[in-house]
Amino acid sequence: MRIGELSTAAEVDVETIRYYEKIGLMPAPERGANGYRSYSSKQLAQLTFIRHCRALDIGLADIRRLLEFSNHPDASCGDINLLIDEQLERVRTRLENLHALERQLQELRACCTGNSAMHGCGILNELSSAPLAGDDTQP
Amino acid sequence: MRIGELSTAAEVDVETIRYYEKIGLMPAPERGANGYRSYSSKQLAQLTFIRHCRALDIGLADIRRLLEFSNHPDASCGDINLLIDEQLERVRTRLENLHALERQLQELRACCTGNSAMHGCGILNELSSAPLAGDDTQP
DNA sequence: GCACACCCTGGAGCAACTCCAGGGTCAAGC
DNA sequence: GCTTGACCCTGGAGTTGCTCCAGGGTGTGC
Repeated sequence: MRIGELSTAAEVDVETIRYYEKIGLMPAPERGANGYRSYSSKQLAQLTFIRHCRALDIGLADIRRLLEFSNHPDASCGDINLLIDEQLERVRTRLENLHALERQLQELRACCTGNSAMHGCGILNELSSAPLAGDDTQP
Repeated sequence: MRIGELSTAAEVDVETIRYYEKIGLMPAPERGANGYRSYSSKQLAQLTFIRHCRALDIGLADIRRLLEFSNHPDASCGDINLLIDEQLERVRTRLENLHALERQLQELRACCTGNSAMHGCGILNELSSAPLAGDDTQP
């Protein structure tokens, strides 16, 4: 399988596949006589695994760990649970921050009636002076 | 005011202030005889404005636009509303994606009972094979 | 006179790609 | 035989918004 076919099959961009190889997340594949990369179905499975992880916004470093885990099938899977739990925690923290952000933006949006000239714009005034209620987030 | 004082007053890191100057988001300040940057209270106000925008996760390019708007106080503020609305829309989209992500991670976490050896780990199996329900997000 | 906090510059590094220039390869169609 | 166009290759730069670092100068208190 050439890189374009792999790309289609795994739904991962060609450039991204080469990038994964460069950083060592995917092993370097065999090469044909013309220098083209040649992939096996095992590598397709691995790339699909990576895509599923990325869809869950798992970082490349953590994916690397997961791939190592799957090469030691006899170890306990407590570490995997931990990794997923940490990911879940990160996602929840971001959710909270984003909810706060949404509230603040709504509040800000309500400052402007929409037709005043800019020197009276409530939004600019608000951004210039006091922070909005609950402005203690790191989004 | 030297850069350290400005940093404390505006609650923005010294390195970040210099970065804002480098990319032209903050104007280059006056310099003392020793070459140290010297800031006015007007620049403190501007930096505070920028920090408030960043707390709302507004991008630097959009902040640049907002700063330009505030230099043309007689124009209509419809563009500002638009910018805030767009930001709100981005935040809401991200919220939706993150909610989907949370659901998927919870589902995934439930695949593992916590004590099986790794070759039977539901999480790895799940990540290897079919995508989880609703795996069509771009987080 | 010395320690230590503060300031300066220029450049590298982070995540996770994405894009580009400049070139090689291969199959189909004329 | 030749061209066209799709695909492949490499190495490097750009993206966003910082953050850190080396290697040096300045200022203040004891």
